[in-house]
Formats: sequence, C-alpha cells, structure tokens
Amino acid sequence: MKATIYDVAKAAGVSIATVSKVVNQTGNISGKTRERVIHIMKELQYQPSVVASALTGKKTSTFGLLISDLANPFFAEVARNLEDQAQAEGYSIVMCSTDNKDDKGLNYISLLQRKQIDGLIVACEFSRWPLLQESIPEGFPVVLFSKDIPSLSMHTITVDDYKGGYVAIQHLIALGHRHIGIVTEDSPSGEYRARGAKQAMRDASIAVNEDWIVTVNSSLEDGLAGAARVLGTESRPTALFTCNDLLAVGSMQSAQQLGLRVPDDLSIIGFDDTILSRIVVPRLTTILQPIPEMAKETIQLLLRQSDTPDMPKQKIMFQPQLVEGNSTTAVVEQ
Amino acid sequence: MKATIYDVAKAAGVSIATVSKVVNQTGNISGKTRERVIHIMKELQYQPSVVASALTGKKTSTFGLLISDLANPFFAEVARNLEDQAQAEGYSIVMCSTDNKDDKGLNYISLLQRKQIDGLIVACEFSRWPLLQESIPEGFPVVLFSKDIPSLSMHTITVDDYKGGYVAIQHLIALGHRHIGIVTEDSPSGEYRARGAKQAMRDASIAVNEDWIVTVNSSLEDGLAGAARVLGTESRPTALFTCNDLLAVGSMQSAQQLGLRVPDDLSIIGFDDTILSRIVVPRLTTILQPIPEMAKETIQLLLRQSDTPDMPKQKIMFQPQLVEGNSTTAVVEQ
DNA sequence: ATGAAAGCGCTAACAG
DNA sequence: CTGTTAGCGCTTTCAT
Repeated sequence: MKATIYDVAKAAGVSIATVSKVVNQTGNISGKTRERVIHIMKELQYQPSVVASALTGKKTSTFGLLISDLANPFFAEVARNLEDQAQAEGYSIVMCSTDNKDDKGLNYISLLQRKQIDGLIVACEFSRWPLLQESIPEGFPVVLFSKDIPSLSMHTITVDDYKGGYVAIQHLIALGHRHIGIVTEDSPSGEYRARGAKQAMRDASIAVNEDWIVTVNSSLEDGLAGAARVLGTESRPTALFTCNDLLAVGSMQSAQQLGLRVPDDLSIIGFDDTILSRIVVPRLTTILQPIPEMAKETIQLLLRQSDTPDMPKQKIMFQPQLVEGNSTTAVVEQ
Repeated sequence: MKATIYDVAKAAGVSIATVSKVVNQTGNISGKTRERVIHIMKELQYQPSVVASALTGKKTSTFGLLISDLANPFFAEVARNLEDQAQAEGYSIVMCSTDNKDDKGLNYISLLQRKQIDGLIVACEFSRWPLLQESIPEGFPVVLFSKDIPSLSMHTITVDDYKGGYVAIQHLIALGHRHIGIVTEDSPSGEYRARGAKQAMRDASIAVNEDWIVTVNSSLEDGLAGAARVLGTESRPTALFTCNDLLAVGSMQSAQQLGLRVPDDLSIIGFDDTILSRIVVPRLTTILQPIPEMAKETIQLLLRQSDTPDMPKQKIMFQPQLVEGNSTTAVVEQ
C-alpha cells in the first residue's frame, strides 16, 4: 500500500500535523524534526495525495483545456505550449477536443468542474457562446484563447486578427499585387482576418472584387475547392490571402492542378505559421501567431485569477508577424 | 457555494446515504424518493465531487498520457484518438510531453500518481527503460503505446514495425526498384522498420548497399540532410524508404534541391500516414498505422487492468497497411 | 515547537 | 427501503 501521512507520522514519532507542516513548509518546525520527517518521507517514498489535499480546499494543480481538435497542427502546437507553461508552474492539463460542438464542450466543462480543476482554457468555438458563460461559475478562472467574443465578459488572449489580415495584404501590395483574392474561414477570427485584409486593400485604393472572396470550412479540401472557385474566374487574381495555413496549402494544390506556378503565377500567403507552412514547397509565406508568448500569458492570467477572483477582465492582444517564405513574389509586369 | 450531498439530502428530506445511492444507482431506493432526489439535484445543480469520491477509494476517471511531443503531428493524432476513446468510456486524459527525457517522464509519473490517475499510457521513449518500470507500482494499469520494449513486462500496443518496413520495400520492389536507400530514425521502432526493410531486400535477392542507409534524428532538416547523403552518392538509388513521414518530406525536399523529380527520378515511401503525407505534392506513399483501433485497444486494456490487476501481460500488434500515394512509381527501364 | 481534533464531500458497511 | 456512522488522507485552528 502507498504510504500515507499517518505512516510517516508514526515512523517519525510525530503527529500528522507536524508532517503536514513540513510538507507544506508552514508553521514552525524545529530543524531537527524537519530533518527526521524528511528522511522518513524519503524512506517510505511518501507522496502526498493531491486528491486528499484538494478535498480540504487546496488546489488540484490541474487546468482544463477545451480545444477544437488536438489533431490539427495549429491546435496541437497551442496545446503543447500551454502544457509547457503550465508544467513550469507545477500544473498539468486535461485536454478535451470538442470539435466545436456546444454539447461536447458543455459536457466537458461539467466533468472538469466535478474534477475540481483550478482553471479552464477555452480554445474552441461555441455556436452559442452564452451557454459557455452560463455554465461557468462567477469568479472561476477562465481564459479565452485565440478567440475574442466581445459579448463575453472573460479574460482573453488573442492575436490581432484584423491586423494580421491587414499586414498580409500590405505585403502583397508591397510586392506589386493589385488583384487579390481571399479564401476565408467561416469563424470569428476568419472574419476579422478577412476584414483586415479588405481594409488594407481599400486603404491602398485597390478594388475589392467579391468574386474573388470565398468563405469555406477549414480543411484541405475546402481550401482546394475554395481556391479553385476564385482561380477559375475569367480574370483571376495574382495573389491569394488565405485565413490559415491549411487553406493555403489547399490553395497551393488547387493552383498546381490549374497549372499555375506558385509564386510565379500566383502568390499565396497563409496564416498561423504551423508546421505545414514549413513542409510545403515553396515554403509558405504566412502570418505568425506568437504562440509561446500567448501560452505563457494565458497560464499567468489563470494563476492570477486564482489569487484575485474579482480581477478586472483583461483582453490581451498580441501582434501577428509576417514570416516571409517563398510562396509570394513580386508581380510580373505584363 | 457549490451544492454538496448534504444540501441535496437536506432539501430532499433524506439522508446523504440515500442521495449517494441514487447518484451511484446502488442499493434499493423507492421510485418516489429517487424521483424527488433527482429533482432536487437538478434544482440545486448538484455535481458530485470526483475528488471526494476518489478519496474513498473510487476512480478519478482520469488517465495520464506520457507522449514525446504533442506538437508532432503523429503524436497529436495519437493523443486525439486516445482522448476520443477515453472520453467514450467516461475518462479524461492528462497529457504530458516528455521530449523523451527520462527525468521529465519520471517527474510526470510521480505527479500523476499523486493525482491518483487510474492508468497510464506511455507513448514516449526512455533512454533507461527500467527506470520506468521501477517508478510504477506493481499492478498499476499501464499500456506502452506504439513501442515495444521486450525487456519490459508491460502491456503493449504496437504496429508491426518490422512488417511495415518489409511491406514498404515489397511495394518498391513490385514497382521494379532494385536500388533502394533507407533513411531511418535512431529509435527502437526505427530500427525494426529498417530491419524489416533490409530483410525484404534480401528476400528478393537485392543487394543492401550500406552507403545508402543513413540513421538520423527525426526532424525535417535531418530528413533533408540524410537523404542528401544518400542521393549525393556516385550511383544513387532509384527509391528511398524513410522511417516516418517527416523524414520522407525532408527527403522530398532534398530530392527537389538536387533536381530530382519525385516520383519520376526518385520514388519515396514514408511511414505513419500523418497529415503531412496528405499535404505534400505528390501525395506521399506511406505505411499507415491504424491509430484509431490502436487507441481503442489501449483504453480497453487500461480498463481491463483495473478490474483484473494481475492480468497476464499482453502484447497486441496491429498490422500496418500500405497507402499508395503518388510519390512512388514504376522504375523506368534505362 | 508540537499535537488533538474537527472537518472537506463522499462511500459503504451495518442497523433498523 | 432508509439512516447512522466510520473512515478516505490531508489541512488547519486552537491548545498545550
């Protein structure tokens, strides 16, 4: 059987209160007894039970993560970084893929609460966001990761999607492109990105051609099909901005199928800078989200909420960053 | 405050034992009282505390997963599938990336034990495997996922790596290749795969050219560099078998840099069938691991171990499967 | 500086 | 069919 605090107390000839104090470094314990207790603990390989201590109102040192799909490279990277940061603070993370289904998400939330997690990171979509808000007790530590739902009163870590879209287009414009298409995803961040993109075009007095703007789901196939719709138009654009890397890769494949060379015949710029962008040839030009920093801030925000339950809600927005690959190039003068 | 079993009992005018019984569907409770209690539970939004019940010796309904690197697409997919299967059984998973570092792994194991997880899935490497064995109590549910360490007495779920390598080479041979290189990873499964590959060559009376066999770490760059070493030889092979998809992609890039077209000048076959293989052009021919089935069996094995602690150790080996992409083609007669 | 004792929320005999 | 009660392993006053 595993050793308990009683076993240690008995073997050390002290009370369990004393053992508890040396474990938690609380109260006043003489150097001698501390030594002795510590020695015995080693000997017995005593491991304090998180479960028991959680029952007395202490932390479980566990966070929950609701994520769209762990198998998606972008989210996998997010999960990995969150875990690293949590681990550095002595926390572990229970990860839950919701596929952006409200009921799955709500089920997980209820389950995680029963498990008494110390905080929740939401990195998935909800079709009815208020449900989320309702199912979480007031004052419970939560951070919305990488999505900003203005109607929700919650701490939020995002990248500036609008700016990201804007920067992407600026890059294309700087390369001389005047005919730009957009393949966007049907999601809040997708919208922001597209909106920023359009604004950049307007600010440069470039016509926004609605025929060159398509909204699709987020899969390779959708990217391929979406790009095909744009590229199949009579007068196709010379450059394409896609709202994420997966769509960008799909678009590259579409271009190839149509006999268009990237970047010579068509420049493509993606978003996220996932591993995919490094895999494809040519290396994708894309907009990077500073995931490590965002993850760090997320964990810190969660931690701070535990100490300060009624902390004013923060929205922290990180700046996206252009990563130049080889999928974009200067437009060739006709 | 959250409602406890006492609140429910009081509101329903029964004892906590009764409430406990209706919650756990144990004992005999009259229909009427059950109804009433259930009603009150809803009203109070009562959520039984997993922590408290775990303290009385019940399960935490939580598994731990030690994985090399969640951000790696292959492992991300493994994690996702494990989580799905666990979720279907009412379990959640705490995920821990170890980067294959022994100390990280051991730390996690100790932490997870303190959290009283019900089982552990090990999907990472250890340089000193016995450490693993030692740090886990006899009879504690564990499954080794996708790695077979013969010296360890543990339940194991693997794919037949040897066979996978064998099949890969058979495929190349069937296409007429007689000059085959291997880019393998420095890991147990990598070795099995390479070994199977060599055997297939011998069985077909094909010379195994050691100059065409390189062992590298597992990264895109390593794949690129490794392939370059092989392809740079005086008389390069017409086909390459790489021990995983990442290395395959790296090899494709190397081929491209050398001006070799895939598959016309060089056939490449990978291993794992990750998302990467679907991303690249041409679509990678690769050897698939049936991850969903493996994940399912893993969870079941964990579950069964809880019921039958002294269950005889099983090693379940799944069959790999060839997925034909466009990165391999018949060798052109000179 | 140390210990006794009362809980934390729940389960499981054991009574009734 | 329902309730009483003794823990589960730990934390935390409050005494000593």
